[in-house]
Amino acid sequence: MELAEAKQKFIDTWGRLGSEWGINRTMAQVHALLLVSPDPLSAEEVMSQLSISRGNANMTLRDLISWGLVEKQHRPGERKEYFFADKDAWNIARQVAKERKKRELEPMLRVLNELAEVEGDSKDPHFKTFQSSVKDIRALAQNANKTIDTMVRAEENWFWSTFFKLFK
Amino acid sequence: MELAEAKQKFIDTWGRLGSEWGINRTMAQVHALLLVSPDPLSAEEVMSQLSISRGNANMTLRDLISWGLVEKQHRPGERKEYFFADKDAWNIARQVAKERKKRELEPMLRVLNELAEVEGDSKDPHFKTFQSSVKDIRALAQNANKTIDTMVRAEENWFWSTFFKLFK
DNA sequence: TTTAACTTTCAAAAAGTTTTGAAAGTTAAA
DNA sequence: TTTAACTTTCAAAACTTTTTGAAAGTTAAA
Repeated sequence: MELAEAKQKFIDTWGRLGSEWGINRTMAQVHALLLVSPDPLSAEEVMSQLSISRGNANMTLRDLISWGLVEKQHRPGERKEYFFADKDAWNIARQVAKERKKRELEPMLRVLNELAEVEGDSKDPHFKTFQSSVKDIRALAQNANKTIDTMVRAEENWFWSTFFKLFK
Repeated sequence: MELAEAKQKFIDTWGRLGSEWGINRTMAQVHALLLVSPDPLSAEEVMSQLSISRGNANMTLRDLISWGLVEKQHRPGERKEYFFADKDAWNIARQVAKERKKRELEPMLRVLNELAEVEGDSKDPHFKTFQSSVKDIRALAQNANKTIDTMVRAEENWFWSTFFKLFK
C-alpha cells in the first residue's frame, strides 16, 4: 500500500469511528489528517486535502481547538494561521474523556441526582423499580466520573505501566 | 416531582445520552422505559407509552435484544410477546462495552494493524509521522480492547467491591 | 488610513438518519 | 385447515445534522 493510500484509509477509519461515537465525521477526519501531518497545515490545505468548504474547515478546526486536540500556530510575517495536532495518543484519549465527561456525563449525573431524590410509596413496585434503577445507574456514572478524573490527572508513564495492570 | 414526571425525565435523559454516544435515541428511550418497568411490557404498551409506531417499536426491541439488554418473555396461552430489561447496571455496562468492542473497536483494530504494516522511507517525515501516529493509536486501542475483555469476564462482585465501595 | 489577505458567520441546501404505517408474513389456537 | 392475533418488513416521509459558499468581519502590513 502506498503512503498516500494508507493516509486516506487512516482518515476514513478515524472518521467512521468518530461518527459511530457521536463525533462529527468531518471533525474526526480533519483530526486524522493533522495527526499524520508532520507540519502544521493551513485552513486552505485542510480544505483542499479533504475537499471541504471554507466554512466547514473553519468550524471544524475551531471545534478541534475547543476539544483541546489541536492548536493554532502563528508564523511571523504571515497572516495565515496554521493548525497542529497533539500527536500523543494518551493525551488525545485523556482530552476526549475529559471533554465528554464535562459535556455529557456531568449533566447526566445532575439529572440522576435529582431523580434519586424523588419520593414515593415504597410499597409500589413501580416506584421501587424506578428508584433502584436510577440509583444503580447513578452509582455507575459516578464511578465512571471518578475513573476519568484519575485518568485526567495521571501521568503518561503511570498510565502505561500501572493502570492497565489492574486489568491483566 | 411525581413518579410519572420523574420516569419521563429519566427516559428523556437516557435517550439524550444515547444519541450523544451514537445510539439511536428511541432505542435508548425504550430501554429506559423497560428499566423502570417492574413487569415486562408488550410491544403495544411500548408503542403507546412512547408514542412510537409499530414498526419502530418492533425494530427497536429487536435491536435491544441483539445488544443483549432486553429479552422476550412468553406467557402460556398468549400470542403476545413481552419484553423485559436486565436491570443490573453492571451487566448493562458490560454488555454495551462488549457489543461496541465487537462492532467498532475490533474492525478499527484490523485496519490499524494493516496500516501499521505499511512500509516506506524512514527518512521521510510524512512516513515517520504516519507510522508513529498509527502505532501509538493502535497501542491505545489494543489496551482498550484488553480492558474490555477483562471487564466482560469480571464478576459483579469484583467490580462493585473494588470500585463502588465509596458510593454505596 | 487603506488595502488585501485572511477568518468568521449563518441561512439555505444537501446529506444522513430515523420513523411511519400499510401490507406481507407467521403461527397458535380453534 | 382456517382464522385471526400477532410480528416483521420496507419504501416513502419526516426529521436531524452537516455542509456549503457568499457576505460580513477582522487585522497586519503598506
